[in-house]
Amino acid sequence: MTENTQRRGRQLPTTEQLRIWRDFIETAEVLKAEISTRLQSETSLSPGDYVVLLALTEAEGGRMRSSELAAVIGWERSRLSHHLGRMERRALISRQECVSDNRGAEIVLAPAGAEAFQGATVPHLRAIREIFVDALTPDQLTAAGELAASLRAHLGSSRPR
Amino acid sequence: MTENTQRRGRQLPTTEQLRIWRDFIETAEVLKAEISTRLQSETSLSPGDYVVLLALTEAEGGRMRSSELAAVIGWERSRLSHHLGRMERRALISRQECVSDNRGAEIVLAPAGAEAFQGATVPHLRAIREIFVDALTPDQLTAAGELAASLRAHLGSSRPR
DNA sequence: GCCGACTGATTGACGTGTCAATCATGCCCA
DNA sequence: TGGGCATGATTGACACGTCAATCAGTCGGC
Repeated sequence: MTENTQRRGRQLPTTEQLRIWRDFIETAEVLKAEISTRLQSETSLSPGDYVVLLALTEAEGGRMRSSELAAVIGWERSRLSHHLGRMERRALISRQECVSDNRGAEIVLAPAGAEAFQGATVPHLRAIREIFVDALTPDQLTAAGELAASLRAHLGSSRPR
Repeated sequence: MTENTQRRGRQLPTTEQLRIWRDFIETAEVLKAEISTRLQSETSLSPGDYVVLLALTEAEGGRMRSSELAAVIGWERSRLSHHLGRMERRALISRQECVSDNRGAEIVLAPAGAEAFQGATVPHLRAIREIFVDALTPDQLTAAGELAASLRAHLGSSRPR
């Protein structure tokens, strides 16, 4: 265990590194769950709903092609399709046929969706501040951003998409 | 909660803080998904399976009361129950009635489960090193641990369990 | 014009997670 | 001692995610 030098294929994580990994990933999960619970109870929107509604709100005319929406928010198309199905049932959005391409669907922000989004944005931002921003010093916040960037960069380089 | 906190509490996060939050939480999700995919493809175990099998492996006699198992790994009981149902179908574990308390169930590590766990531990650790430890400098790794601790502490104080 | 490949989007099957309800057993005490 | 509450565990309903299959419409080349 003390032979910490790099040998051929390199070594497995130490106990301490493993502990940090677990703390890190579990904390992120807890945060996500907490945001999700708060959002849900205060506004009846899930984080997924929020992301979709945000993109639609910022889109020209409150409407967007399904595949474009998927690209903007970085979701797989089938995931989006399932989610839109659930949102459509709740009348948050509606689907319309696309004139320029009969295969395509246009996703339209519905009145109920616009209203729910309006009501959700302040609670959402407040929750982020309370459970994330307020918990960290400015230095830690910066470090968090750099951490995320490093992890993404490394992931991208080792597993090219 | 001090009065100072309460006053500052009226402010919403800045754009930059929001960006960091999103980067942070999305990166954690991507990492989790990546670990999950690798583990699944190399060993046919999910992270959840791994956690359960780890706890059972370390338990006296490879068996544990269901509620104790839930406490050890920090899961809700219903979540565990659902998961054990799926694992039992795959013969990774089995359930036995508990002699000392007829309400209780004892979860027993099955041979297939022990074997799968053995085969999974090195790939699992390697994946953690590759996508997490190797991506960060020693300082960043330390910072990650402190970040997680701060976030947990803050969450615990504002939302006491 | 027509076939075959490509593309946009949906679907079904299934694993995973939460919440609330249920069920049986254990335990306390009036 | 028996009624009632606490406890251990499971279940059902539903939201969310991934993967593979499907389906319909577009487009290029012959």
